[in-house]
Amino acid sequence: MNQLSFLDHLKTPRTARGRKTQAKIIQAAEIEFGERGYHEASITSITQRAKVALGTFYVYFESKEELFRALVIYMGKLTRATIAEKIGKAPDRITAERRGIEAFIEFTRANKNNYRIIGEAQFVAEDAYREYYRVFAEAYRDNLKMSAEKGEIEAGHEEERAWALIGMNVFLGMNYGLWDETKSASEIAAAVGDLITYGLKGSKGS
Amino acid sequence: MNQLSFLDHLKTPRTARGRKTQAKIIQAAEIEFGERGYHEASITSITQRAKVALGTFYVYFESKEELFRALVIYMGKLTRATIAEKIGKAPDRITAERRGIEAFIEFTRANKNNYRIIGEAQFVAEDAYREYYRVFAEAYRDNLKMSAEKGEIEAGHEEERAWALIGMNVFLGMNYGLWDETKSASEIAAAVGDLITYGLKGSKGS
Amino acid sequence: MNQLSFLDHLKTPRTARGRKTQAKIIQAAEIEFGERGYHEASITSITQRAKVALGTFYVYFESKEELFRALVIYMGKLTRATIAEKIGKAPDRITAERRGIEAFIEFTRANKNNYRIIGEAQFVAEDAYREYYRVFAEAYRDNLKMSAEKGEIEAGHEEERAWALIGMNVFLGMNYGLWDETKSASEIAAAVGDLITYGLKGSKGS
Amino acid sequence: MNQLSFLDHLKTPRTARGRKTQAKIIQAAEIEFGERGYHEASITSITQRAKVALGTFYVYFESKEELFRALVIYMGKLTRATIAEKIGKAPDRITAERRGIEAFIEFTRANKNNYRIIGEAQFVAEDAYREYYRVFAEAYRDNLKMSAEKGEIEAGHEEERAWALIGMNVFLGMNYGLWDETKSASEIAAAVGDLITYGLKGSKGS
DNA sequence: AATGAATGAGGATTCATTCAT
DNA sequence: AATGAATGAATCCTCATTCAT
Repeated sequence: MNQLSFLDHLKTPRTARGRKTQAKIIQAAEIEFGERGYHEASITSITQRAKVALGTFYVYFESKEELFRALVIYMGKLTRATIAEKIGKAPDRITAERRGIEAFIEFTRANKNNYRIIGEAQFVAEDAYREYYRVFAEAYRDNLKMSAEKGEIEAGHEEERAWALIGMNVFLGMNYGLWDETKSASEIAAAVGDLITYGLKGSKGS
Repeated sequence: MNQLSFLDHLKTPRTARGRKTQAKIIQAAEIEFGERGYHEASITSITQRAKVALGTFYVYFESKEELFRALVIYMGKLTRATIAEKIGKAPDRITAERRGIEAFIEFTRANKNNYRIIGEAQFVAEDAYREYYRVFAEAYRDNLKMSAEKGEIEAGHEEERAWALIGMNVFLGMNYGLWDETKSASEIAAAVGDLITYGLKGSKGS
Repeated sequence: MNQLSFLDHLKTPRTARGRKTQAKIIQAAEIEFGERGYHEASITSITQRAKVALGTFYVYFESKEELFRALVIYMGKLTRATIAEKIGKAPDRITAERRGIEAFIEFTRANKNNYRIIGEAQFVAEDAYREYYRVFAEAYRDNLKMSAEKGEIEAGHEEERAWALIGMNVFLGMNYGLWDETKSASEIAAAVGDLITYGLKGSKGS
Repeated sequence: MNQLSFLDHLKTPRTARGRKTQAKIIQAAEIEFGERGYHEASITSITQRAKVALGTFYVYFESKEELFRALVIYMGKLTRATIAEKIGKAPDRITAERRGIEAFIEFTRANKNNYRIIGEAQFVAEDAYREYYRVFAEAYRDNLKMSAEKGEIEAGHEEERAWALIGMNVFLGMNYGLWDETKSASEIAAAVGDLITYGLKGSKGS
């Protein structure tokens, strides 16, 4: 998840000084967008946070929207990477799901700006938002398939299940990551783990 | 779910003509906010859609934001009522869940403006957004508790499960209601019903 | 100083009910203009204070400005009448001046709304403002002439002296009537009485 | 009384071009506020007079009111400086008073916009208005005290006398400076000089 | 590369006044 | 006489973007 991948679609500074300036602006923008939201955020404020002149912004970015888009794409990668790393080599799918939820809630708590930026993308850069979840869902689906092949879980409807499970993660992250921090992430993961594994019927059910 | 409850916090017109005008503006606003989003929406455009003068807007609404908030509150009621009606007297929780998902996807498809308005509320009227989901989650939790008492499902962690299940519904609604309409709502509900009932392990257990 | 003279230039209601309504609006306007100033004052607010419908205003008044003008004229009369009465039959000019200052400060303290309305007239209804002070100055001048004829004071330059003395009164009223109420009106009158009578040189001067 | 002191609370342009632009706006505003009054004045009109774009106004000023306030403060300084210079090293208090009146009337005639701006400040920026006269009154009072110590005038009640004399100046300036220009400033000063020096009783006493 | 001055379209909101009932 | 709904011109202010240096 190096800086380069982040800058893919952006103007490329030719000097070290330029790269540094660009990076300062990006960091400032992440905070500004996260704290104030896309529409309240202003280029003037971003450049002030970055301690550069207003005009400098347009040396490195086409427009406010372009920067926002780049940020969304970057944060998608960051989120997936962080979750993936946390899940790591889970012994099985069930464990992976629990760790995933835990990681998601923790990540949300630690990256509230990230959460807001992704959320707003839905209305500001819809294509980037869809792409963000499309990639997520695809990876999830593939993981489910692999687990099914291993016989760890029942096979079938992997795509729908992927979307359902992503929704679970996101909403648990929203509620317990942003709004209600009284419970630990692992508590939540434990509480919901059973639902994921055995459904509402529970482990003794059937 | 009558008009009156919608107008609770708004100025109450004293004449039939006034009520009609206010209603016209509200309908126009729903379309405008839904199609263009909160920030792109303009009062001028709303009043033009409603075929009233610009100033008329401010006869009935304090501000753009007040109207938006009122719309969010109204839509919360509308959504819950619609889903609840659709679920109706489901014989058991499992059936209720399936019907719920089906209803949610269909409702999203039929009310895309509604979806966008609620979604944007997260960034424009956060308190109204939280309230929207808080009420939802509370009702869901209570339903789960009742079902558990009846022995239909396993007891425990009803709050966490409620949030998880809402997330599932919302994301299935988003993906299959807005982005991918190739499958029918009942297909999706059937596909995911097993997950909800028996978890990833499936009905045959492991 | 009856109501009729106040209403001279206004629409005349035909019924007792009408007269009452008009009076209610006038009273409300006096408070509104006094507290909020001409520009902040709104017809809507005036009619709300008067507990009549917005449209009723225009049954009795041509415009916001007309009402304001009428109020200025009325208050001019009221002020002069009050001061004149207070001065009453002063034994001589010097006593009259002291009583005048005392009365002016007291009147200003008791009628702060009046003060603001007159003051703003300078910029909103300049002609009414000039007329207000023209009448004042003329009366003052005549009084000085009469006193000079009686030998109570030196003759000459009565017009200029009138304006100078009015200015004294107004500024003493402004400072000690509105801004600094720590001293009594009679204290101020006593403090300045010597200046008026004997000038800066004082009574022992030469 | 350089430009800098005027700009104390305002944004300081970093380039010569910026300073020039800001100055153009200030000059245009002085005329606009003076001719049309605070409420009738519009930013659009000010920027048109200054031949700059509308948005340029907000590069240099926070708001319409901030500029107005700055103008009031500046004009206070300007007025005091002008009067003080005119009085110069008057041989004694009595001469100083006459020269002061003359200067005040002439200044009012030559700066009608100034007069209106200060006057309206009473209702638009009351604190700035009070400060304007507070400083004036304090200086006046100190001058009277010094003169009293020198034995030129009677001692006592300097504060009240200061306010009284300011009122005289202002009203003579208003009437003979703005409304009735048939007499010269020195004529007025001469006519009223006796009143200030010896009071209504006149120089021959009674 | 960096700056900061300048732009102007755009939008929310206010409010005196009119009018039909 | 009284009402209150409807109007729309007017105005302040914001801010992404451009440009000359």
